[in-house]
Amino acid sequence: MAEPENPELERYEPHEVERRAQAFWDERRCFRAVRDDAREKFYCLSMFPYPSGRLHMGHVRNYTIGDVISRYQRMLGKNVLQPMGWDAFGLPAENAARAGGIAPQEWTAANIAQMKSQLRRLGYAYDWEREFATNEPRYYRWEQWFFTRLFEKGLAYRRESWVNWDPVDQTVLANEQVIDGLGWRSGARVERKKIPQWFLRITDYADQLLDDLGQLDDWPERVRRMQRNWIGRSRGIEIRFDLQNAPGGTEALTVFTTRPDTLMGATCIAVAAEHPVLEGLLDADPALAAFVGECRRSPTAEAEIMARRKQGVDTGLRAVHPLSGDVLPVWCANFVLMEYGSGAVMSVPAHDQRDWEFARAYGLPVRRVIRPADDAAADSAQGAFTGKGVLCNSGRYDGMDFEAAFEAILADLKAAGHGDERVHYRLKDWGVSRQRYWGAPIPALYHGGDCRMAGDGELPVELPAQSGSEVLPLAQIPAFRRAGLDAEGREVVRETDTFDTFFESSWYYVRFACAAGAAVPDDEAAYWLPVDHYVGGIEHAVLHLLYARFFYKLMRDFGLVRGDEPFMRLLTQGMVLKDGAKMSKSRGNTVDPAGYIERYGADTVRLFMMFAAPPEQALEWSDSGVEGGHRFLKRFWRQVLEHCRALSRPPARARADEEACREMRRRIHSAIAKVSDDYARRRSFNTAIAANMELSNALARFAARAGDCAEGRRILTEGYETIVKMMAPVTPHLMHCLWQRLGHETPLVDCAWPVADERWMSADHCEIVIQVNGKLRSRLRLPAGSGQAAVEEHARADEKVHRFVHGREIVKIIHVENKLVNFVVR
RNA sequence: GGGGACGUGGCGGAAUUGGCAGACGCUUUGGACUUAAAAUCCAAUGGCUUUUAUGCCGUGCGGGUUCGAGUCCCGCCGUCCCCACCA
Repeated sequence: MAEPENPELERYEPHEVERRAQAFWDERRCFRAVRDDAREKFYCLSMFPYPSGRLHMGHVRNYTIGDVISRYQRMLGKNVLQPMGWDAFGLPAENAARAGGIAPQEWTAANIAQMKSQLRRLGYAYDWEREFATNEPRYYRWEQWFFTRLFEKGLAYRRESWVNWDPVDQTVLANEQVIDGLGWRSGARVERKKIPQWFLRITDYADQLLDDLGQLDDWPERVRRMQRNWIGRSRGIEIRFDLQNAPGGTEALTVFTTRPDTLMGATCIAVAAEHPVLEGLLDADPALAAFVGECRRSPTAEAEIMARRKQGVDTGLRAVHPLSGDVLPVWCANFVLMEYGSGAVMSVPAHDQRDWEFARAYGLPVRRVIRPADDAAADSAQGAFTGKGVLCNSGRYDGMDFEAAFEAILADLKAAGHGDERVHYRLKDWGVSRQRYWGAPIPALYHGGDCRMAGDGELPVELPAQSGSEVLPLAQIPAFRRAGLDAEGREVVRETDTFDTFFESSWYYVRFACAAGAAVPDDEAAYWLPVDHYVGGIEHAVLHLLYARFFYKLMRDFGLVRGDEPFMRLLTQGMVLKDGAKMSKSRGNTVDPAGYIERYGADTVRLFMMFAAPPEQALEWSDSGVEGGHRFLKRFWRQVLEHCRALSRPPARARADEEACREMRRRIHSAIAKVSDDYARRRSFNTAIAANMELSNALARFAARAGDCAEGRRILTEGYETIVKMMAPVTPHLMHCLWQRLGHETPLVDCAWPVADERWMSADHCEIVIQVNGKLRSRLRLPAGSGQAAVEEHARADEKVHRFVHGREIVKIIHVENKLVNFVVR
């Protein structure tokens, strides 16, 4: 075909480019991960989404970061696994069902289809053959099986527990779902209720979860600290106070304290409203009963609690101080938590601010037993002195510091049989029961009063289908609940609670790593695990990441996986903001990715996401920033195509500008070194992209000035190919296409990452900064490696330097090779 | 109340081990091309100053260490995040 007379360069059409690249990858199943023991593996995982309906910008950012890392690691020659699936159980499906008359199954399936097509449009290098949704019985079957094994070992158990109960919705509410004492959906007054619930014994693993944080060097310090605080390990003493006038069988109250040094200042014992010692007293004491009732109605763990006044009622009980023999009153107080320690505390008003406020409100005595070590005045009338100091008014313990008093009092309590050392955790056992339909059924059955786990042959216990807006909890579906009669003629009923959805997300990364159809974690999982790089939101810093670590240790102890930790490296990406605030429906400041993908293509959206901010920082959405990214891609497309076309003409110059060529080569190889470091070590994708932009600008200038000779063209080809490879993880479609235009048969995804050649990186001349008293006065261009003497000589000869140095005494000269020289003058 | 992070032009951000502050991009202004516009390309873009200069000032504020500080130390101010009656 004849060349057009005035051949216009082909335009950059992102949709066409992206369609072709994706078809190419799909046809060759490029991203299917196949176990290969001969190759180093790399398992890169992004937190799988809840299928809410549409992809939002937070997803796009999360998954682009994961994809960039995956594609980069693949170019390093690793065998990469990057899977994707759906965290499909959860409340929104039930809400949507009630509101829209569509069954949770159908709603979820439709959302998955929609979001999957959006993910595919973005060109992520996922192994879709490993996809699953957690609501599929083939998925939750294994977690039900594992739960039965945990039960056998006593790691899963059932007990009565206090919950926030919504009497209208007939369900348990999480603390966050209680707003001003009312249910977030029903608006009904929330009650404290004690009901049987299933728990996992995560507290057995508290020490390991804490200690193994030390293995996680590649986790953000912030996340490790949050987990440490959440586990909240504290060492103290459990002290037994005998009761003088004990009702029923209760003879003593146990309190936990981390400050036994203040024991001689205890003037009262305070117990929580839920404390069992009160049970025998309520009938006879209407005032106490009323107070306890009031406390139980007001839910805990709201910020308002702090502002609440310290209140209490004297129970009439009297306790004996184990060391002094003093008789102390026992009060029921609204600030004592049943969930922590033993639900009872010793009250030391002089040295605990809460106790101080409480004592002040009720005129209880304040007894000072600690004075500040530096003898600063501490006024008990103004507030408690809560620091550590020296004991006083404490008999034989007077003069001791915290450490000495701790040990002495511990020894005395032990000798008297009234106390022992004890470690307490803020972390509580994980309650996994939810009175919800849309979750994985807990595989327990009850024969009369006896509980047993479903046998392996009875698994999975499948969630029964429900149609339309009729979404009942399992307890209200007799066909599910009633499981017939057993051999002894007892009625068998199923457990009707479902698992907390954190249960599914605690092990999904193991399922992704298993061979298709594997019953339990297998050899293939052993090959891929642990996850090498995990990417997700900071909002999961505690719960999900703690539960997943716990689950992995459980699986390890059952011989199902190897190693202590599931995620070797963690990256927590920042939020996507619009107008300085987090994008949210309620604020009405959301930006739908679909429109931008439609307008500019997936590569532009990916590029902007990675360029606008470092991955861990918040990212401010900016339409003109997106435009800027798109401009760069258009310019680069044209640059490469123009270069390709130029190659078909004879070079305009016969001789190369050697210095310009050498400098261009140096820039190319320095850029390779920088970008490689940015991807691998620093995870600083924004600066990696900036370096590529800089290089492309330099290549454009070089092409115009010195590039049109044989050597220059070789350098330009090398430069463009380098950028194509280094930008491939970020904008894979465009780079795939340009790589073909540059005449390559091997697809770009199978290319090796470029390697910086040291020989080209060293410049033969350096610009040396000349300072006088630390101020920049001049610059000199000198051969690299010039010694101090030579640099000094040239610097002194410099007219501007001379002006500032002349007539002054040079006290000192600082020389940093190839960088600067500083004359210190007086 | 406790713990943590951050604070750099008009904006997003860069400066990696204490060594040229403001890379890269956006914005804005001027110019080229065009009948015109868009697109594209070129140039300028921290502040001050009738010394327009490789001049002075400048990384939230005040001190300090150093030949040299955005970077390290001390004390404030501000913003954001996490936990929150945890005994």
